[in-house]
Amino acid sequence: MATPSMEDYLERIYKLIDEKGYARVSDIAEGLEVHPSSVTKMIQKLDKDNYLIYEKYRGLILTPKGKKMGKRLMDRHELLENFLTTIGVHEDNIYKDVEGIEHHLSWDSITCIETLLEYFRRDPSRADELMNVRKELEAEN
Amino acid sequence: MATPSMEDYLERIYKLIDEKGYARVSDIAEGLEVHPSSVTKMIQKLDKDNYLIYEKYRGLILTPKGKKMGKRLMDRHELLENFLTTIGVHEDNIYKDVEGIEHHLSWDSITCIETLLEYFRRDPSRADELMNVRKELEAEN
DNA sequence: TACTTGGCGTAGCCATTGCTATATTTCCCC
DNA sequence: GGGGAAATATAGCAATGGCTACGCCAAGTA
Ligand SMILES: [Mn+2]
Ligand SMILES: [Mn+2]
Ligand SMILES: [Mn+2]
Ligand SMILES: [Mn+2]
Repeated sequence: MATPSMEDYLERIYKLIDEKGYARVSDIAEGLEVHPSSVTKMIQKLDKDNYLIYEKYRGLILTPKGKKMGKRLMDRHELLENFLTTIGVHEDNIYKDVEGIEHHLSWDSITCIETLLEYFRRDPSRADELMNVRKELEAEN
Repeated sequence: MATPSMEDYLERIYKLIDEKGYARVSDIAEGLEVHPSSVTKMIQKLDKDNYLIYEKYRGLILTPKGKKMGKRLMDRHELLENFLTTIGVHEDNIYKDVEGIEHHLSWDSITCIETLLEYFRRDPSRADELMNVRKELEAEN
């Protein structure tokens, strides 16, 4: 089982490869706001656990296991960002909150949040009504 | 700033005192599924950080700071359980998921989830419609 | 081809939070 | 009041995941 930190690295690596074609230690470090030495250490662990194949100083590629997991993690992250956006959380808080909670939700919960999002997508007036509730609650104080 | 673990202990202690009038090491340990020695250690840290006043072998009381925080933590936990219940997450998953995510949501997000819950409470047919979306999505597979 | 330099790797440290093993205290019962 | 069990405390270890300091590699330039 992957730890939260391992998930963060895998997600980042998947995204970098997806967008730029490769994932370098320094890019991973910058994205996760950690030092390069921390990245090296974690990459070695992810290699040991067969999420990727790593060649010192040269580069890395994701194994099928790593690709599958990486994609799931990226999708999960995006779903949760959409969710928080939909219920009206301020932009500035979204990324940090998602970074934290994404590792702690069962796939059951993820599916239910997906459904909730679809519920609001199918009829945009529902989101309007939600914002009305918000305004009423704010007016009470 | 309290760590996730510190929050778990504080929440538990607050709840025990709220329900039984006192919080003993063994009760805290049982509730959090950790060993008593871990509880002793954490209580000493919470004392040092002025969340509670601890007398070895005798007992503890929450400071005003600890009470205020404890109540907020308990309320937050309950809110999140209600939220997952409302969107249809299976009972068996709720406690564990909440235990994980509760420490990683900004108060902005918490407020928005509160609003969402109020939205569903005000018109129960909304929850019915959510369940209809769920059934439709399930039928697609 | 040799030097330089930026990127990367390693070693060793620290904080956190759990554990086990063992010591100490308290409390209850005789 | 004393003995023993249950509760609690302490010591020391381990895993995780950061960090700093420093050493190494290799791509590019002179
Ligand atoms: Mn994350
Ligand atoms: Mn993420
Ligand atoms: Mn928790
Ligand atoms: Mn909780």
